[in-house]
This record gives sequence, structure tokens and C-alpha cells, in this order.
Amino acid sequence: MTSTPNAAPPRTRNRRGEGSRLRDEIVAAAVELLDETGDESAITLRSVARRVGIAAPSIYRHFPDQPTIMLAVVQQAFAELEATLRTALDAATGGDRRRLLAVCHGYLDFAHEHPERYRTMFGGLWMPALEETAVTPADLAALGDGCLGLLREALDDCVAAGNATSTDPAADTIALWLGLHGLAHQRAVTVAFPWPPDIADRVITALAHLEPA
Amino acid sequence: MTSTPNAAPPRTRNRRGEGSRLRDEIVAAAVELLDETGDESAITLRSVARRVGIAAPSIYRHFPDQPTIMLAVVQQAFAELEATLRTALDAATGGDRRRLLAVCHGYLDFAHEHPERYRTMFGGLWMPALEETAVTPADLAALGDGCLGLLREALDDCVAAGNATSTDPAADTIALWLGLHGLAHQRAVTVAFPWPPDIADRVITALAHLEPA
DNA sequence: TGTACATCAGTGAACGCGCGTTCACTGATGTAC
DNA sequence: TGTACATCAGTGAACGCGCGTTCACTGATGTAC
Repeated sequence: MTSTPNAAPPRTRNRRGEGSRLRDEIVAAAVELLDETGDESAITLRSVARRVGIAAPSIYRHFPDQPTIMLAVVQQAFAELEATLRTALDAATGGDRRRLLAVCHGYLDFAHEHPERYRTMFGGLWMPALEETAVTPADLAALGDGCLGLLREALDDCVAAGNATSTDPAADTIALWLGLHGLAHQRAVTVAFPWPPDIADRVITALAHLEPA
Repeated sequence: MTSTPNAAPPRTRNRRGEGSRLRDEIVAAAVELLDETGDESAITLRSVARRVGIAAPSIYRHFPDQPTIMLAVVQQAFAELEATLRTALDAATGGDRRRLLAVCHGYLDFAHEHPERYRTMFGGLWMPALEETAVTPADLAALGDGCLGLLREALDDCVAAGNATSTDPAADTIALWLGLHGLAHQRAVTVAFPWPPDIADRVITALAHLEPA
């Protein structure tokens, strides 16, 4: 074991026309680095290239600059989160109340399983100086919408069934998400914290205005 | 204006025995840089030295390494936040309910006025690789305690007066803080977000289990 | 009151490092004839 | 079927930069005698 840290086995290069596969490899390597180091500043153009096993300039075939790699990482993480929530929602049985809880816990579980990714997604630090990069404000604005929509869907069902007393589901969806986010984020960031055992359900029940079961 | 960016006017050096004043100047400069750039990675040993107007090595008289500067910045920010909340709590009139709201809004206002500081305090990224620096875990654990205590105090009073129905104030203090934190953090991080106008009170009322006024 | 000296605050030059980015390039692969 | 060639994927060396940290130092200031 005298190899360079983060080195990868030698690659066989992609066939002609399949060069864009490298793009996915680059993003995957960046996610790996993020999960391992927990530090988004560790995702440098060069460290990613080392991990993939390519020369640093090769990245420029696929990304115009370094912040765009970060955006791709975050976009993929958001897509993953949304897919997780969709699955949780569709798989949940036992009525609207259980479905809402399934989405909420799915959200918290995602953050728990990928704390570094979660921190980066919502930490705002990867956000580039917009003037100097190819990332557009529209890229950023759309990021969390899908997840909020799923939460809204589940809450609406609860209200329709009379299991939640919200009079303004749009606002309460955001309130509920804020509670989830506060919990998920703090869990992702701190090592030790005196968590009450029922903290998640406490937050969810209060903010969703769930009727006692 | 052809001066170096972040340069400071020439300093007159401290008198003998007053060298430790520079320590405060260093922390203040770091806070300035954080507020201005919004990027904790902009707080480098050298950038701080430039801002203070000293040579980079002079910092080593007062801090063993760079992460320790960050810790000092965060510690000072937490002390400031706690003082703000204490003031808000003491100044509030109109009963326990108003006092609780005053603390909560004091918290949110602090985050709103110093978004970069807030993000850094709770972002977890400044947290150094503990093995490699002089910062101890105990330094970190104690950070938010004072603020949580003030919130607890205000919530307890509401419960005692019958204005809040919490049956577990310790757990509900944390739940309430999580809601405040979620809101404060998201506000500090995003540029645009479809905030409902009453989002703060919506979160507070639900999580503190406040009785309708 | 005068002076030698220790202490203290801060300096300037230098180091090695990893970074993002540029440039001209190589060599395999598919395609047109 | 054979071959010349354009295209494409990826390279290697080099650049200038800011970083954290080290080292031996300077020069003002207070103090002991």
C-alpha cells in the first residue's frame, strides 16, 4: 500500500461517443469524497480527478468550472431525496396519517444516512459566486420543490380525512418542513446532543396539527 | 484607491503588557470578514492578518493554529446571541406569553441580522479535525447551552401560567428550538423562498403548544 | 538621575503544498471512399 | 476489403496564486541597579 491517497485503478478509456459516461463518474466520485470527508471543500477539481483516475484537465470536457461539479452533486442528491420520499409515500399503508409519517421519517432517515450530503445540500456554502460561474439562479430555485410537494400531498390527505386540523396547508407544509429540516440539520451537524427519544414525532405532530391517534 | 484589498491603515503597536489586545482585534477582523464575504473559508490566517494590518506570523503569538481562530469567532457569536436573548427576555413586558415570543423573535432577528455568522455557528463546517488542533470537544459541547436555557425558562413560565399545554417542557424546548433553527437557518441560507407571512408565529405557536391568545 | 539590559510586540523572507486553469499534444476509434 | 483521415477521449507539463507555518530578526519599552 504505497499508492497515492484517493488513487483509482487505471481506467480503460470510454469508446467513441461514450465520453459522457465520464461525467457520471465524476459526479459519483465527488459524492464519494463528500461522504467520506464530510467536507465540501475537499471536493476540489484535482481531488475528484484523482479519485476517478483521470488527469485534472480531463474534467473540463464535462464541466466548465469547479462550482458546476458541486451543483451537479447537489442536484443529484436532491433527486435521490425526492425519489426516496416518493417511494416511502407510495409504500406506506395504513391510511393518510401513516403516509404522512412515512414521508417525514423518510426525510429524516435520508439525512441520517447521508449527513454530509444533507449538510451540503442545505448548507448553502457550495453556492458559488453566481457572477463568476455557469450556474444560474434558476438552477438553485427549483431544487427543493419536489420534496416540498410530496410533503404537501401527504398533509393535504390528512386534512381531507380529518386527521389534521390545518387551516392553511400550504403554510403548514412549510412549517412542518422547517421542523424536519431543523432536526435533520442539527443531527447532521453535531456529534452529541441531548435528544429526547420522541423528538421527531413530537415535532411532526405539533407542526402538522395531527389529531391524537 | 490602489491599495491592497482588505488592507488596513498602519497600526501603532501595542504597549508592553498590552499585547493581548491584538487577540481581540484578530477575532473582530475575522468576524468582519465572515460578515462581508459570507464564506467561512475566506477566513484564512493571512486574510485576517491583512485585515488587522499585521504580518501573518504575528497571529501565532495569540492563536496556536488557524482553526482556533474560528473557534474564537464562533464562541464570541454564541456569547453575543445569548446576550441578545437575555436582553430580549428581560425587556419584554406583557406577561409570560409575550416574553416567550420576545425570546423567539430575538433569536430569529439575530439570525436575520447576521446570516453569515448564524450559518457558520450552526453549519458545523468550521469544526476542525479534532485530532489535529488545540480545540477540545468540551469547547464545542457547551456552545448552545445558554440559549437553550433561556428558551426553557420562558417556556416554563408559560406552562406555569397555563398559557402553554406542554407536558414535557424539556423536550418541547428542544422541539421549539428546532423549529426556530430550521427557520433561521433556511432564511440565512437561501436568497428567495416562498415564505408565508406568518411563518414564524405559526412555528412557534405550534411547537410551544401555546393556547390561543 | 542615568544607563545597561531583559522582555516583549511584531516583522520579513522563505519553505513546500495543493489549487484551478491553460496549452499543445497523443493515440485510439470510427468513417468515407 | 483496404486505407487515409477526421474526430474524439484523454494527457502531461507548466503557470501563477494564496495558503499555513518556520525561522531568525528588530526595535521599542519598561526595569534593575
